[in-house]
Amino acid sequence: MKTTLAIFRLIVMRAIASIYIEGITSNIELKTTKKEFRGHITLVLFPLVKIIKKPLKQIGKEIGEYVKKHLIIVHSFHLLNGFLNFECSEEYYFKLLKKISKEILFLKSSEEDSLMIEYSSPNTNKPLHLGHIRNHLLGNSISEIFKAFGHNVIKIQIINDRGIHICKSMLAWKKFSSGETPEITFKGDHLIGKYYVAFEKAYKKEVEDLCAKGYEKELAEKQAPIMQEVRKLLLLWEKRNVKTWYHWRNMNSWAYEGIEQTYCSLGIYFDDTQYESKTYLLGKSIIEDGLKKGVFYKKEDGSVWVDFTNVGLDEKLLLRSDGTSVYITQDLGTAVERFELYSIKSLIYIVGEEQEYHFKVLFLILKYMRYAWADRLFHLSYGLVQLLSGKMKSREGIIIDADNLIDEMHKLAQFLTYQKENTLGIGALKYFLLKIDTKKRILYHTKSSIDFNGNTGPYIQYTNARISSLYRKAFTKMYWRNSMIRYYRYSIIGRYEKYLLKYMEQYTEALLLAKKCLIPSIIANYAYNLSKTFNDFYQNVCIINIKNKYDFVFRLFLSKKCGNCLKKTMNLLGIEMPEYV
RNA sequence: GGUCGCGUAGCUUAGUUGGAUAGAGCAUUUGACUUCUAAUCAGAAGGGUGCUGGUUCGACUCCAGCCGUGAUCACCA
Repeated sequence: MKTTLAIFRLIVMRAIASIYIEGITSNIELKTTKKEFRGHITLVLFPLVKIIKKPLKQIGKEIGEYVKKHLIIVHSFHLLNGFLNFECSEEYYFKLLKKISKEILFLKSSEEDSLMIEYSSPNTNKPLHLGHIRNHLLGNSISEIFKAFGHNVIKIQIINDRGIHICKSMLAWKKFSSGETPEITFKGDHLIGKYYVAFEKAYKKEVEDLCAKGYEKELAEKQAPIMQEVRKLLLLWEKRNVKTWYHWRNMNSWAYEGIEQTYCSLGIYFDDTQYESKTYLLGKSIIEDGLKKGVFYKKEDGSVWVDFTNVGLDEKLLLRSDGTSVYITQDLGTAVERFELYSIKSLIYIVGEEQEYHFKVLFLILKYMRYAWADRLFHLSYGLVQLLSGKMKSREGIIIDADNLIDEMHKLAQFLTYQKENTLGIGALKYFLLKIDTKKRILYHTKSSIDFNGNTGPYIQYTNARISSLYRKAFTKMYWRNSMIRYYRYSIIGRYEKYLLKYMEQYTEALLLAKKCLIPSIIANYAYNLSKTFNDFYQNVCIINIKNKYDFVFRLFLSKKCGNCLKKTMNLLGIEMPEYV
């Protein structure tokens, strides 16, 4: 079924061909009429004046008349400031409502390609914070958007469970904890985070002491006893020392449990999980392959590099002189492995903007290596979440902790309502993070809490609860029966109903744009504007407290579909919509 | 210094193939709950889009140059 815009495009093309010249396609600018003007579809006439070379008013009148004559859904047209606005008939709106409920809200799932989306890379040495939440929500939402179009999406996370930072909290726990283990009141990830901070504190003190003894800062940082000790621990780990691994596994299990709980309260899950401890050695064979192909080169000390100076980038190290791998080595290996193991067509990485350069280089290397899928790799980069004081610093404990924030939102929501479920608090938090354009950074003001009024998640949730309430009440009305739905076409449609229908019609467009640009905020804004349009209608038009049964049925049916639409869009953001508020 | 983002009312922001009077929310202010959930609605006040040029019938949007701001350019991850 064609969209209204497509139908108009066709008829306008015919009009121009029949009245003026044939073959005009690119200068036909059609759009949905803005709310402040009368009409449903608008044709912008300026681009046509140039080609047709006749007065604007004449063109408008002639095209308008042709369209009105040949398109039955057009009721009238009028010309304003070079814009030709078409108004549609009542019959059209009845059909539109039917089309929305049967087609538009159910996207045709013609897309079947599989794709993988990587998001959330938690470290097992600290709890999650607000920055992670942004990552989770973006990843989850992008996944849901692709699913809505019928794609098979594999959500994957890779856990950073090894390395010097993990050893730091392990060592600090050994030294300072006297055997403390996670209790019900103190989550495992928080416990580990506490010792990570303790390590950094102790380390800082040692460095200061050494500096006081006359050491240069750089030397002091290397010589600090605790740092030397943690290096030894890392070596032990790499040699798979039994005791170290036992300790490592044990502490990681605390972290997993804690992180899992946070995921759960956010409604985040994954189809698959990778562990860096298992993938960190991948990629070395690719380096050899690249050397053979002459894409990489070896320096005298044995280190391997790739030279991108000819494309405006730098030289990049791929393998250390001692033969050990770096970050990008494993990423090369992981990417190749993913395309080998899963039958995916493309891969999207949801990672902060600070790694843009990394991914640029990564993708370029894979392209030079002639992997067929190299041009179907995407990095969705997003702006950092910052505090007024600057970046969050895990090692100093200056973070907005995810669990605390979720808890705070819950309390705030409970203060305002009496709901036990945390749908409103979580909804407010999720919407707060998702409504902002992906590439913009978010400044989090610790003093002002996240809003529940205006352009917020709860506003939209509230709108839906109102709609649910209408529907519940409708059944208590004497004359309401489900079979009455067919009467809706005898209603008289007012301007509020038309606004609503017009906006609902744009559902597919909003989703397509969000998918194309990988920007969930487009969906968030759509949901908000739809809510606003509905509330406008709700406050100005009686829906069920009316005598006319035709209007009653039409307005109720319209409200219901609007609720469906709201639910669908908000679910794409991972936000639940309660029936009661 | 090079590269890549961002800069729209006091604050948070929308404006995605260039198109009508730059659209919202918060805060400020006036009004609306014996009527379908007032976390709502109606209204007022508050921007001319960082600056300067250019292209165009038309620029927040494109181009150039500045200014401010952030990220990045490790044998760290």
